[in-house]
Amino acid sequence: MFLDPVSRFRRFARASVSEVGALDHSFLGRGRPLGVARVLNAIGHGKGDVSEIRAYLGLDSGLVSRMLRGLEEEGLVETTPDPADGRRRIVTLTPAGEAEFAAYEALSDDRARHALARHANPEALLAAMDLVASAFGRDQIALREVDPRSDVARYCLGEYYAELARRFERGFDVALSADPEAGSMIRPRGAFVVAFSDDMPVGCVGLKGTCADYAEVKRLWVAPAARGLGLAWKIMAQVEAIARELGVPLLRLDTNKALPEAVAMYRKSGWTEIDRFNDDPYPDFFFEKRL
Amino acid sequence: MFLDPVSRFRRFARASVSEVGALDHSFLGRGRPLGVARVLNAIGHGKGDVSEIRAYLGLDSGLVSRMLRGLEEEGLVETTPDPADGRRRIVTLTPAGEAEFAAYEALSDDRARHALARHANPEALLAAMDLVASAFGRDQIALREVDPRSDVARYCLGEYYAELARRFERGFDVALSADPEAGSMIRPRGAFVVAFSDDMPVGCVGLKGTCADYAEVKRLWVAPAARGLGLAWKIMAQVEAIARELGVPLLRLDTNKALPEAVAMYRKSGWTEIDRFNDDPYPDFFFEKRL
DNA sequence: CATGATAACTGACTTAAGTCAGATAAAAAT
DNA sequence: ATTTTTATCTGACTTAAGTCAGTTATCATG
Repeated sequence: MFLDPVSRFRRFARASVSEVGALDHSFLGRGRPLGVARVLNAIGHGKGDVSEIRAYLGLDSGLVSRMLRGLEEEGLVETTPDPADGRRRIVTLTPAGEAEFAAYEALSDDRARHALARHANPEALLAAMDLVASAFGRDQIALREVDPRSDVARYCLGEYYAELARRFERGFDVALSADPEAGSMIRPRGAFVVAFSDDMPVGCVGLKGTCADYAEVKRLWVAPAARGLGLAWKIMAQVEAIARELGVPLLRLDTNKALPEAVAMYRKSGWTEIDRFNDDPYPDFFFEKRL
Repeated sequence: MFLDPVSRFRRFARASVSEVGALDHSFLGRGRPLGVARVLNAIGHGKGDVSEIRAYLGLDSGLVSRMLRGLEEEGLVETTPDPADGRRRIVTLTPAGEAEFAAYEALSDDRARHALARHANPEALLAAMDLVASAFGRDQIALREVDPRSDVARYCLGEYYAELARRFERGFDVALSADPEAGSMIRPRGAFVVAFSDDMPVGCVGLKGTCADYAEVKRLWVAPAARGLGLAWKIMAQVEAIARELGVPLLRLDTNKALPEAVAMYRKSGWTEIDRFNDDPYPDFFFEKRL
């Protein structure tokens, strides 16, 4: 039938192949084989030495070597031995190489802009693309600790608050809630973890240490694009590991009945429901977990 | 920034490239170069003669010829002259070729099933994929007249009714509405048009001819995945063209205030609002357009 | 029926991409 | 201090993919 899941998936694959193939083809317009263009782009995107390029593009060592010699002859890249390890070679773009890389970037950017401009609702298209990209890249999602006052952290918290405002019956106002002061979410008292999928933040959680008895898990958020991938479990496992590392004996958290997925997950992952332990106006449920 | 539209688009492109590349790679497992495998697949998907294959895959005539000779030697395909045009050659799969094609299909299907099975909400992932695929394939959307009693037509109408039920304040019950009898949406009295994107139905409209004075436009629907592509305009232009062809002097339609995009589109495309011309309980607005 | 156009084919070629077996030099392990 | 491992490079090769000029048979058209 025209609607079974496999057909729909494969329709998507076909459409993407031709779109992606068209991008490759546009790269050929700069008179350089695709393989060489890809190496140049890898360097431009910060792949700093030969083995990194090789790993990133999955190419044979000899092949990369030869392509680098070619780019050197064109005057686009320079290689110098790594001072820390004389076997390795560090590859950098010359000014001419930067210009060439910028030209390739411009091609990709134009293509993206053009495709988006044709759609009457680009935000809907981008949301769909985010979802697909997150699903494809699910195994590459990386958790990193960041400063809770950094731009990424503030972005995640903003999205989290906006989601609460949408889902809580009477909305959500950060000022009324116990806003974790940033200092309590920085080591050694606590931590703030952000999940990145290919540099895009797709989730976060805060570990707030305020007293010796316990620490609190706050601001668990998963971007709509990354839901269904088990990311919340992964983030929670990480925050528990950090808490153990910091010597926290007990974790507590509160949550709201408007977030049933979260409540269900806590119940299923070893948290036990307890009595109210704060006077925050929003939460309906309170949990703790001994480490 | 990590969130500007171009970065998001390109993140999607990167993720799709590796996913699509992995599919190509899995094809290599059957000991045949990718180009040859693609030719075999083209034949399996109904590309019946050499020029069709060539056009579909965008390949050189000599190259396709050679690959076909190879497949013939393997005993996977047979070519016979086209009885209607002796220059053309018709290519068919032998039983062994069918088996080989099925094996490739199974690889793609497995891959799709596997990717979908990993997601906790496959329907959300598929909806996103449908949206992206429709946007990429927007220029290939084809309008075809079908029998309003056919499976595709019934599918479209079902989706249309479900959408009305969601959007109308008091729901929607087909039985209460003037359900166009199929006969009035078949030539010469009327027509039923379905929009296909790569074999998936993404929109429809009915032209219902019941009297000599005018015909009615009914059941205009665009799938959520295909919204933002200007498809409604295209469908309406087509239905008007068909009406002219049938010698209809005047078109009428009714619509509901819960569908403001539709109302806005009618106003912007030459329709004039008129008084109620039927006693259907649902519509709030009535339009006509002289041809 | 002569002429030109078209579809498929063949042979001779080029380029891109990848593989593989050493060579070399530096680092790490014993 | 010697051996082993690792990172990169070179040269010699293979395969895949594509290009192009020219051939043959058939079709379409005046």
